[in-house]
Amino acid sequence: MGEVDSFFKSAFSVDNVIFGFDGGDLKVLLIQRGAAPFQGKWALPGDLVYPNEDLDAAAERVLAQLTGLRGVYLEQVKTFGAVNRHPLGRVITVAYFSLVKIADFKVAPASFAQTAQWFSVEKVHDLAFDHIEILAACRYQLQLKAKMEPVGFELLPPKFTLTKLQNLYECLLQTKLEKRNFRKKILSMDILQELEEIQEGVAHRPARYYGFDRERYDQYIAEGLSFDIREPKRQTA
Amino acid sequence: MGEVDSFFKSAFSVDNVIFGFDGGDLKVLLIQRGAAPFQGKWALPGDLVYPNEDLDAAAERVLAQLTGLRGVYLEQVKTFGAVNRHPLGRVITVAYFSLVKIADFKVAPASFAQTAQWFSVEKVHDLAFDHIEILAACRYQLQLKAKMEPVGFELLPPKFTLTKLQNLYECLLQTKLEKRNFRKKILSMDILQELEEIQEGVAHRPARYYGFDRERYDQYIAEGLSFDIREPKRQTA
DNA sequence: TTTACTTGGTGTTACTTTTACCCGATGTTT
DNA sequence: AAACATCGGGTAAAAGTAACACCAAGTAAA
Repeated sequence: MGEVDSFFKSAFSVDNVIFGFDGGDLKVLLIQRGAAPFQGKWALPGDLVYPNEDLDAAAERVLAQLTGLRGVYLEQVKTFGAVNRHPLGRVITVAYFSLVKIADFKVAPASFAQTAQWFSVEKVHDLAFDHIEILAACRYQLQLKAKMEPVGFELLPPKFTLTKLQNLYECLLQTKLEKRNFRKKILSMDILQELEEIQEGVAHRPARYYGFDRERYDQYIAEGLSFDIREPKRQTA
Repeated sequence: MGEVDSFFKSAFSVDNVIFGFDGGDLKVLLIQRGAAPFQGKWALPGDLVYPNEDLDAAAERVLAQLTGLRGVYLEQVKTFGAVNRHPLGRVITVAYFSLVKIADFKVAPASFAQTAQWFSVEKVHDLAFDHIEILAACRYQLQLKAKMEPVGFELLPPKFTLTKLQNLYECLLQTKLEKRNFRKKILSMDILQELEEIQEGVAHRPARYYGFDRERYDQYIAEGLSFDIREPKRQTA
């Protein structure tokens, strides 16, 4: 057995990059580590995978423990397995990202994380372990995905204005988009539902609210068309 | 220790989907298992990751053991970790795919695999473990990647005709492409080198050979342009 | 040597999509 | 009522994509 045993002296974990959008910036939810190693440092929420737990289930559990949310968008991204990435032993970690609506929950004050807090993704530069690398991979994957599938709506409240939607995509794609062209494109897909409600209490002409209509989207796809928002080839100078 | 120990009763492996192209079909290199479980069944080449071995290194090792090749295109795709995916214990596996030129090697006759053989990807329906699922994920990822980056050339010999290149992309994208438009598009990128050599011994007008020119490609990218071969929206009826 | 056969290789046109661009409308605040 | 701020829409020019047909160059067979 001895030989084989050494293969079983390793553990795996999941780390979950939880993205949110506050209307201006793309945010990521980080926790402050309460124990060694990297005590006091900010890190991605994550945990070891239980022996009888599927990977996806572990990622969902981490998310639920921190936010109380279930059934939100979750996607596996990449596995990080450098020999020395964890100081205490061989731990490979499977990175996931999830997309949540920031308003849907308050960060659990008394969970396994002493402190949890939203950070603007661009302002995060230093994290425990190799988490900065994990964050970058998930950020990139999100960007890819956002161009091809309507995952953006997972980050928005059920009712949003077209300007907010555009702001979101500008964050996700890291580029400016031209207002009229963006509206034309998104409306031409006919996957949004125009709501009766309009903005209130703003010091200017109030905007109409829209909602994402999953049924219409499915129909759009069934017609062989595809969701496709991309950065313009030539930017406006 | 007992509690923590149970987290270390697991192992990880890599599985490598090795793709090749024979001019007509997209192929995958499979091995026939010599030991239980799934003895005699065809499977993806893979192995447990050594305790002090990085994940990528393990994938490279598996490839080298089977083919003798080093330094070929290799990409991590996804990790499979269902609790019962391996009958002998908890083993999660990290799936990779690699792209090789079939002519570059003979399948090693005396490696850890008793038998190894190329199969047309479409004809593979039944594999050991969850390998069919892994194959599908890698196939899909390859298709995605082939549209956005010039990975196709990894599957072709250094000299190829435009028709062969088109055949390859038709396989990868699983669609027919229009000859003149395909040539126009690929040539307009100016990333191919037109060689002096032309076909010999064919019973028709001989075609010119081309080679992929990495330098020109880098320059193309540096200009802010991007490789982009995609399936047409409306197929020719 | 002529003819048939097979694949190689190219240019133009119609159409669709994308880009770039501006101003009146509608509300609030002072 | 005037100033302000965002909403929301159409059009023209440019680029890109799709569709299409024929001659060229070689071999093989009659």
